[in-house]
Amino acid sequence: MKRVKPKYKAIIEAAVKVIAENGYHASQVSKIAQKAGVADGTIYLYFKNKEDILVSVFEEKMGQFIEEIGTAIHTKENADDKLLTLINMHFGQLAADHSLAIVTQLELRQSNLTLRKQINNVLKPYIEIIDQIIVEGIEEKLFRSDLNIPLVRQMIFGTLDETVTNWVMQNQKYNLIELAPPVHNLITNGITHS
Amino acid sequence: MKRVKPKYKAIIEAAVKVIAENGYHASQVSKIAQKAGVADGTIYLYFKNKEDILVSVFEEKMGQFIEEIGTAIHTKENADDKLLTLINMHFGQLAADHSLAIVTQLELRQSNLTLRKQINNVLKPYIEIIDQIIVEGIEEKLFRSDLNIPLVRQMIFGTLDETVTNWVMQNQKYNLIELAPPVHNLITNGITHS
Amino acid sequence: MKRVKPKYKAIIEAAVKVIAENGYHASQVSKIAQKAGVADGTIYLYFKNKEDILVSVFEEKMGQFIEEIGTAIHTKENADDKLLTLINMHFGQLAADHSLAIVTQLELRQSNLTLRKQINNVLKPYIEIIDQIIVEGIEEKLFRSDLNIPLVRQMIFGTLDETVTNWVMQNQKYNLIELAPPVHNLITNGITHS
Amino acid sequence: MKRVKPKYKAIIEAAVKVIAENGYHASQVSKIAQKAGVADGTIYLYFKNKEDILVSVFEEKMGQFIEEIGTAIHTKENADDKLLTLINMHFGQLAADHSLAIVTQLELRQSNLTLRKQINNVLKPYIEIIDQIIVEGIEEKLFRSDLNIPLVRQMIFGTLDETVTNWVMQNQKYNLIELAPPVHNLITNGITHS
DNA sequence: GATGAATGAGGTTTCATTCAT
DNA sequence: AATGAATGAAACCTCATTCAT
Repeated sequence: MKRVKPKYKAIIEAAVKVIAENGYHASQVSKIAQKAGVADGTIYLYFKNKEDILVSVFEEKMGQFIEEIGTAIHTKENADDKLLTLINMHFGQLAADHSLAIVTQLELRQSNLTLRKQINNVLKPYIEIIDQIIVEGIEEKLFRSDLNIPLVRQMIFGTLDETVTNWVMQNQKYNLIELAPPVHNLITNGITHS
Repeated sequence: MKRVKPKYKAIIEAAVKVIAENGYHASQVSKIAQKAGVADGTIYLYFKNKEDILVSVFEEKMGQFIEEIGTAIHTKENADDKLLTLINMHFGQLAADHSLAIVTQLELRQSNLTLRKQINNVLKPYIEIIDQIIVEGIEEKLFRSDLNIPLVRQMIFGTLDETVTNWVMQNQKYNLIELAPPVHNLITNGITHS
Repeated sequence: MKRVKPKYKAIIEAAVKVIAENGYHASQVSKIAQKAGVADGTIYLYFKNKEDILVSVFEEKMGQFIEEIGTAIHTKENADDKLLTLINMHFGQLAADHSLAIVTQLELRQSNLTLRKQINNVLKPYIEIIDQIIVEGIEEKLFRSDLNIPLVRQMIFGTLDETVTNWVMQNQKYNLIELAPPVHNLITNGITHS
Repeated sequence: MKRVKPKYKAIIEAAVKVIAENGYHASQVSKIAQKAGVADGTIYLYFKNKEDILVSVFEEKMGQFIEEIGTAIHTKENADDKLLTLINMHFGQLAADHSLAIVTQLELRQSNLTLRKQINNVLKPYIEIIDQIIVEGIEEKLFRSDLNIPLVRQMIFGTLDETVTNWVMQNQKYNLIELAPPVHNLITNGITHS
């Protein structure tokens, strides 16, 4: 409904840009309004308050992010392929949108706990996708049957997240996508000599 | 050295408690001063500004944290033992000090980028310890020789960090230390059926 | 006349209800519009601005209030009867319409001076009625000939107003109308032992 | 305690002047601070919030106002003298401080209900003084024994208040104090021919 | 060294009013 | 006549930092 209104979209896009350019704490509502080409008050026709803008940014962007990943792995035949695809998509989408990468990896983490918990909620479907891959891998006997699923999920997510954050903090000066295969290899085979 | 002055220590300890109790954004300088039993102005005799308090908190606490880990792995004979010890120490120290765990995993991350970069600096010796273990493991032919060291380090750190953060966000309701062996196993062997 | 248009009346009635229910400062134009079942913009087809709504509320309601009093005293033979009737009507009409009592005694007084002066204008006919009764009473030799008419009028109006305001602020928990005879007695005879 | 601090007094005095000059709604905290010669933030060292300034203004000024009246009537021998003295003092003090008269009669009444109720609390001692005079007058057989005390008090207060308000709204262009004797006469003897 | 009273910049949100449809 | 989406001005309060004592 409200998602199709052009001003809603414009404000979301403006917020991402303003936060990426100015940093979380210097992103005043008036700055977002100006970038979106609307009056300050117009923001409040579409969002309850400033926090609602930020949650919505995350919902919109991560919703799409997760959906793309879900669609991509859908076509893959086995858990291992799916995992590689997920890593490729995770890195690929953030590498393709530098502003978004800065916002999700650095800026939005400066928010207070309330907001962070709402953000975690948005990530739940992603968690479920990862868990699903792990379960499937076990069923296919590709992955070990003794895996502690939440722990594996935390390893996978923690590794991807830390890898992307490092890349962003080093000003994205190397190719993130190329890291997908070695990361996948690490996760599947570990670091030990076989 | 300013470090031996009793008020310096008192302010550091007060800051940890205040942040753990009230959260990052509700931790005003005056609250820290009160908890430390000094006047607001006295803070500025020992610290350049508020950010300097927080960096110092991290330096003091993480300095000790890293030192303990360094000492512990020093006695271990091979890279694999060292890695397991590092994980045990990482989890063990944070599990032993709940306030510190909350402050490092949740609260201090709400700080701005400048502070976060300084915090990263404090972590450099930890990074080097991890890197050293990896190099050693390769030399000992325990770990694969084709490892991309920064990537492996990001996997290790990302996994540990994500695991601890999850534990804190779930109110530390399970035993973190027990997770050290399976986490170590995941890192070394990966998730694939051997 | 704009007064016969149904939406004009609807907006006036909505305003009284909204102010009585929400208080003066929480009575936004949009709330009045909603209660009246019209669009916000429609308000401005019938009223110059928000102040004009409030003045009109007072004009309509107090106009009728004053008219009723005027009619009632018209049939009375002497000034003393007229005064008692006026008090009875003053108390009676406000006791009969609780919303109106709240609005006139409490809420509309929170308005700014400009509005209050316009409201005073609306009260002029009431002032004249009171003055007329006093003059008549003097002519009839019922009232003393040395009376300072504006002062007497202020005593009468001040007494009635304060009495009603007290009754409203105590949540109208006693019978206001019963106070008419003793108030009349006080005004006519004073407090001194005769 | 805090009442002797010079800045506290300065802020109170500044608030009266600013409200009298600019009106209640145009009296921003920054304007009061400027007139008091302090920084905006200093206000909040002495007052909880803006409302607290206004309540304190009333407390300070009316506290003194009431105290002066109490002292003055203390020396009078009978209730009638006391009543005349009360009226003289009531009119006299407001006539002597035009800013205060504007603030109490016009501006402070624009405040919201919460504040108005706190203001009413401050007036309680005044109510009690009036009631005490009435009781005394009855005991001395100067006043009638059938008086409804709250009603008489409302008549007295309502009459005085309305008289002062009229005087303020007509820009204080006549002598208010001269009205004390005729007002006293009206209250004691009523308007009827004896 | 220690104090703590004083400073003052900075930003979210509301709501009366307009005007294109 | 009627709508309602859009406007944008305006102000309270917090809190890191200073400096006279």
